[in-house]
Amino acid sequence: MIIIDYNDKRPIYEQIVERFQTLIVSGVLEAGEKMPSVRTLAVELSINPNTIQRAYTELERDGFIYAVKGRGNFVKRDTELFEKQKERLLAGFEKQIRVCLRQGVKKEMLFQRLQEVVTDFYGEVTA
Amino acid sequence: MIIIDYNDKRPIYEQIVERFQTLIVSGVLEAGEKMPSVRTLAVELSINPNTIQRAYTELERDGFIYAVKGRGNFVKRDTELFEKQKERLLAGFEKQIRVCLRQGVKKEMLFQRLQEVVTDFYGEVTA
Amino acid sequence: MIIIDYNDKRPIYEQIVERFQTLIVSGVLEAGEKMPSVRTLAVELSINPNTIQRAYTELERDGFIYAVKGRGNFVKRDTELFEKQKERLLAGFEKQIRVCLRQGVKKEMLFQRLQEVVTDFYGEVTA
Amino acid sequence: MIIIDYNDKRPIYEQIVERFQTLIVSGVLEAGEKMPSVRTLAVELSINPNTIQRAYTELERDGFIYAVKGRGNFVKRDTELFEKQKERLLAGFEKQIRVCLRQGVKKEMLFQRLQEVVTDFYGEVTA
DNA sequence: GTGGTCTAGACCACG
DNA sequence: GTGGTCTAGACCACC
Repeated sequence: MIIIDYNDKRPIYEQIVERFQTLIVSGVLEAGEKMPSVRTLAVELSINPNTIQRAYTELERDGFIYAVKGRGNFVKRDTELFEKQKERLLAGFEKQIRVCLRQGVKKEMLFQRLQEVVTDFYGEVTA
Repeated sequence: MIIIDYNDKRPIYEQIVERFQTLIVSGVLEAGEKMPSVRTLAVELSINPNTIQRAYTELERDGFIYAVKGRGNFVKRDTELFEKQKERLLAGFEKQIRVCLRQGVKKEMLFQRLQEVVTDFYGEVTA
Repeated sequence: MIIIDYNDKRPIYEQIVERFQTLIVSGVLEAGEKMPSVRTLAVELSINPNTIQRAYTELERDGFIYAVKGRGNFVKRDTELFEKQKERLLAGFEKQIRVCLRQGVKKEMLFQRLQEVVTDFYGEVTA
Repeated sequence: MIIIDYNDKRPIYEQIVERFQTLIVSGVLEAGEKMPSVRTLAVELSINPNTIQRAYTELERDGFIYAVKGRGNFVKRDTELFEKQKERLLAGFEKQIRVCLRQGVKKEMLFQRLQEVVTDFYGEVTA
């Protein structure tokens, strides 16, 4: 369910956070569902429990999960939060657009690529 | 000409690299033009000369400038290179799109935001 | 009668202890009255009997209830104890005030908020 | 400048966070001022650098400081943030009031204690 | 020298 | 068994 890319420059815990966000927001993990335990997941991914712990702490701080001592971590489903999350992603998207424009990428090119990725994505999903 | 944002998470040398790339690709810095000397710029920005050096090394590695021993660094203008650079940026753009889509952002939203940023950008520039 | 808030950071047994203290001090549970049995309550709240046991042990230690072997736990009504309990709460109250003041909260603000909460509380109760 | 209370039930990193918040909000640490380095402070308090690191990470996340790689952590001064912080503290204050009221503490008592603590506090400060 | 990440291993509180 | 905290020691990127 979780894949770590060691070529990715980003820290491991951040990759885990993003992956779980995707799983939760997309509904693969449902509200109230139990997250894999810190230790279990650590063994499964063969990384240190502390790293998982850190990822979970971050997810909890951002309101995606909640922890119950002695029982585990559980998925929270907060649609309002999901909107905030999307807004955050769109901010990153807009930033990226500006970088492209500043460096002389034509706007037609941006629209074309966006169209391509979108159709490709829905192709994948529908398939 | 160069502004450093200390609140920006990215390393300083990277900010400098990106800024010069923009200046060169957009034509503000013309082919053959002399870059500010490492020391001068270091003093001007009151940062460590090593940091400037690193930025210049990176710019040279990527083909944006070339160094002449004892004389300084000069702007190269290599249109083929610029295309590669744009392709790199577009790859980042596409990646960002996919992240948004995976986390449930609607495609209409992406098109709308792109349109907004583009018009805003050309508004700024024309002004 | 007892509600557990899994979003609350505090341990479950502590929530139970506090809830029973409120019920006893406020007189909802009267002196001599039998407490729900450990097992019954555990089933009712669908939590581990150990957790209830721990709460009861704590309540007994603090003098709110007493256990009779083979018969169950019973409410004690010890007005002197209640005063001690209130003093404990007031200590927490004062500590919180000091934290606010240290971080620059104006004293007028504290009085205002206290007034608001008090009126709100009696409003609720009277209703 | 920082004191750790090992009798305090709260984790060390949290104590450090709160202490620095006080120092920053109260203006003892001024905007732009450099925070003690992670390692230095760790040695000074004879605790593990990781613990300091965690405290600093939290302070940065909450907007009280910002980190510049290779240079250190610096105080940010964001008055808007300070208001949020005060609001957080007042929420804790109100919660405490409700707990007291629920357990039968008289409202007059609360007003009296608040008055006492306030005068005591300003006495300390003015002295 | 600075901060940031990660591992390894330990201890505690909770259920 | 669960999460939460802490220590010790290491490595990396940055300045």
